[in-house]
Amino acid sequence: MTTTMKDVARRAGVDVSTVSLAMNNDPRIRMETRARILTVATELGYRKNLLARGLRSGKSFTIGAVVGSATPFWAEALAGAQSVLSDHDYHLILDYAPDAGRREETQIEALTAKRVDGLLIAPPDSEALDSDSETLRRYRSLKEQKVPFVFLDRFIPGVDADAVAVDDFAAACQATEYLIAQKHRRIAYLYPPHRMNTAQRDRREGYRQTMESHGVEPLFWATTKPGNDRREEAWEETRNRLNESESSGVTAILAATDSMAVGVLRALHESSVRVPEQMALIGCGGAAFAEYLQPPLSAVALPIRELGAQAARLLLLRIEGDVAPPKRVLLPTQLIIRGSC
Amino acid sequence: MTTTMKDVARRAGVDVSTVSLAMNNDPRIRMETRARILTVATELGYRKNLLARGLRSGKSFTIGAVVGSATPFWAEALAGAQSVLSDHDYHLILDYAPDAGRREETQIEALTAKRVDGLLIAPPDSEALDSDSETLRRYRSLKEQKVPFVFLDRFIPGVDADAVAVDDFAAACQATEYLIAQKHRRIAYLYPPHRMNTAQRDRREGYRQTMESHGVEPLFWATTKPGNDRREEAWEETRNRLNESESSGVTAILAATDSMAVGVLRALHESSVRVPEQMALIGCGGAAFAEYLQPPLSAVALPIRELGAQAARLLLLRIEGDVAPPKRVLLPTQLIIRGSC
DNA sequence: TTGAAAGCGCTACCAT
DNA sequence: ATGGTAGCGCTTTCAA
Repeated sequence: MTTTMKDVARRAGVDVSTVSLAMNNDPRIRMETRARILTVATELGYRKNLLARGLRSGKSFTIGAVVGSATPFWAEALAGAQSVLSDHDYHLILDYAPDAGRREETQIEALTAKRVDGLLIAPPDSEALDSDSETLRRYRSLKEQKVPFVFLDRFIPGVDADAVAVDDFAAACQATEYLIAQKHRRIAYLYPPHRMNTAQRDRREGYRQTMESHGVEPLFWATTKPGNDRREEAWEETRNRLNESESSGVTAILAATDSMAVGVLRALHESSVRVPEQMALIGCGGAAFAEYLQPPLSAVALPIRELGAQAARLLLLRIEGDVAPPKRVLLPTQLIIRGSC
Repeated sequence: MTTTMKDVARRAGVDVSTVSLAMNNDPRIRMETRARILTVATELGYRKNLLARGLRSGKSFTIGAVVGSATPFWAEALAGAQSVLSDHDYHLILDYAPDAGRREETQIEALTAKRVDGLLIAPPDSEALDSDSETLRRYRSLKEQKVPFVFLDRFIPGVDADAVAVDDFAAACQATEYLIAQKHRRIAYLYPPHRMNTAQRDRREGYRQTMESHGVEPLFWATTKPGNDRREEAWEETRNRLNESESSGVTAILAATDSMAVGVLRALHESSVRVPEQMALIGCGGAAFAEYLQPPLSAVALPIRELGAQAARLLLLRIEGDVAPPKRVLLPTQLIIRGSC
């Protein structure tokens, strides 16, 4: 058996309620008494039971996080969230949600069963979230059950909830503006058309609007074949495009993600297209390795860590009872010019 | 108020104990009765309370994970663990443990207070873990409290516990053997000497022994200045080494990590040293982007996902009561030759 | 096959 | 300033 408050109480010659108060630093307990209780507790190796506390107080000090996969992106975002949460004595329960292999008792339900105090959710990438979809219904049900949650980096149009996202629209604008200012006209936008989320859509839209506002025609390079990863898709697509006559005259490529830019770089290198002389390139993301590519990759850096941190802060506010209407926070991005353009 | 078993019981005209049994698919309950209970439960929107169950049954179905930081490495390892755990209805509580900012009530203690059923632990990098260190004491205390735990990728020499690690020794051997077979003789090993863990030590040792067994003298390139990250350290160090007369004649570099290889590549490029013609290069890790570097980076691939998965399996066994003496599992690595050597 | 009752370890209310 | 006590929602004997 593990030691309980009862054991401590008996040994210290006080009541369990006194032990409880002492443990929580309640000012009503005399310093002297508390000291004695604390001593006894250490002697007995007492460890408080947060399950019991949670059951009794209706608060678990645990947050559930549901993200798609274990990418560096999410790792960093969750690290940002965790650093904020741990400052407030909350823990993070992780739940990767690969689209395939969905179980009967779904992940969110399992998390709420553990009585998490709130959820951080990155909705799955999907264009086809019809209004009666399973996913949608689940988010709505969360709202009804009054479980606080915040969308991470993307959101579901039909669900009115807090969301923290990188300003993807502005990110694409910044990059496009820069390329145009550099006198580029034929600027291609390389992106993955399948399973697009709001983030990807915003980027594409930022590119499109910026191009059009300058009277330049957008040039969309949507990847055609899904590959093993974004790098591979971008690599293949770029190779194909370089051989098309339609692509002649393209002097700059804006890639929807850092990973894609890496694939582009490889294709360009293999075709002996010099960067930046013959082709300028900008990525999106701000991955640390970008600086170390050949040439160093220019990119729009996204404040990923801050994304998680802000979402956590917003969630904590909700948990503390904030009832303001749902917020949608957009985090500013930063264009970092390196050797690739 | 949330709906409880009591509510369901009343509405279904049965006792709570019956509801409990029905919910857990106990064969003693008649199919018909269970069906009715389940219907009522859905009607009422009943959600089981895992805190209560945990308190009562002494099992939380939650595993704590303590790792150093949010690197892609750990993200992938934890994804591997999570996929195994979720198959067994366990959840993972995440806890990054940056060496700095250690709190009074330390992370492991907080996790055990939540009554996790076990722990996955990546001990901090440190050569100076004297036998009476705080960390060491904590692991010993875990053993005493009979909290099952498994070390991830590294371990503490003084603590006899389960550990799953990549075979770092063999990894370095493979790479070194290959370079020697390619007729390289002056092969430098670039590594970070500070805060070394068992993984890093094993790699260095694998390199050393392989070199010596072939009668070739090891050439250690320990980084001198700590930089912002491994890439930067490696970059700087390589630059300096290339200018030293002592380094003349070096024809191959084995980098302790993929990140370091990236830094090396940059330094070589800037010094116009051609890879692999003038300098061969191999990294350690198997990061996905390695293939996309210029030239594509040869590397020893480490089964990181499997690392997490195996650790999770081992931990589950312990939780189920396995009392065999502590195991130390080593996962095989694979040398992948690409353009850099 | 189902019901009754005890209790997991804690908090919070009401006494004293 | 401290003690007594009633649950939080569930599982788990033991009875019926």
